[in-house]
Amino acid sequence: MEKQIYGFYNYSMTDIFKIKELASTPVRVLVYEYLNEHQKALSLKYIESDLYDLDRSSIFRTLKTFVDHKIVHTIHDGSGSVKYALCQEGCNCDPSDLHFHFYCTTCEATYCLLDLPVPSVSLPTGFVISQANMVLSGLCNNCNS
Amino acid sequence: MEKQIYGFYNYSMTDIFKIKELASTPVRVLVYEYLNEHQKALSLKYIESDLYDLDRSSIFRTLKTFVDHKIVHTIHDGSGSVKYALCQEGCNCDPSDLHFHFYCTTCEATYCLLDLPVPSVSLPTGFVISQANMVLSGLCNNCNS
DNA sequence: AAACCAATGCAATAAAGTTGCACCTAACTA
DNA sequence: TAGTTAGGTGCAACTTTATTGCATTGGTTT
Ligand SMILES: [Mn+2]
Ligand SMILES: [Mn+2]
Ligand SMILES: [Zn+2]
Ligand SMILES: [Zn+2]
Repeated sequence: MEKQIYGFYNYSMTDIFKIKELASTPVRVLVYEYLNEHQKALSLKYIESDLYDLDRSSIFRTLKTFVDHKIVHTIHDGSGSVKYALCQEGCNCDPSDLHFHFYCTTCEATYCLLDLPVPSVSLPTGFVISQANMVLSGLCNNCNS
Repeated sequence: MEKQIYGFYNYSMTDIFKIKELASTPVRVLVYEYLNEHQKALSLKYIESDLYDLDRSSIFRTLKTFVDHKIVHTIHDGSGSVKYALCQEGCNCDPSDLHFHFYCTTCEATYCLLDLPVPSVSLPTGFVISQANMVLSGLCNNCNS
């Protein structure tokens, strides 16, 4: 149980919290495990509806904390609500760590396209990049038939 | 006046409305000219604050109509509000027509990087792309000094 | 045990987006 | 031309999402 392998990481959840210098708390454990089970980018509303015994603001602040500690990254897919997904091992949330996402306009799922890294682009003079939000949208494989 | 060259187009605004099969109305004219003057992606709130004699919902519906008629495209830059920018001549709002954007986290301006087209990526089997929202963020040339 | 501090739940609020409806206006019809 | 119609606009209400204040809880430190 304690040594179970979690998500994208070769570490247990407990180890990850230690590495990211974050106290392990009931809400954090539940939210982390929930994200880990789904392996997709999920909205606060979606998480809240499943973890209904937790308060929305607690989940919200937990996600914010996860973002601050680079345990999850956010995706703005145009659906109207922010999606959250677990980072991969070694992710520092720099553009070079990030990847494209795919938003299905039918089932509204948002996927991390882990094997599609953000390309390094040459920006106009004076522009300095620190973040990236790459979203393709259309039909996912489940909805395309 | 009537023959003035507007924005990205080699056509007058009146011509564009005809091409896009859209009636020319007072609000549409003002919103179009406003977007055209700024050559940037702007939020509803921002437009509203300048065109203060127009109603928010009228501007909102006008922008929606412009999007439907492919006169403007939307950008979700993570700022919390949708940005709108004029399309270029010949734009059909397909991914191949679209380009990267840059959101400055300091001045909150969103730029169309017209010379950075969306690359064609190979998606997993079964995924069909229809839209793209590419946003880099950081410091713009004005704020970087 | 007392003090402390972060986490949590609850409730209120802010911010953005959206809609119903009445009125207006300009184009069309008779 | 007068009447009719359809779409555009303004106003106000409302929905959804995001965010914050504050009191309470619960574990850790002194
Ligand atoms: Mn991702
Ligand atoms: Mn653009
Ligand atoms: Zn789908
Ligand atoms: Zn700037």
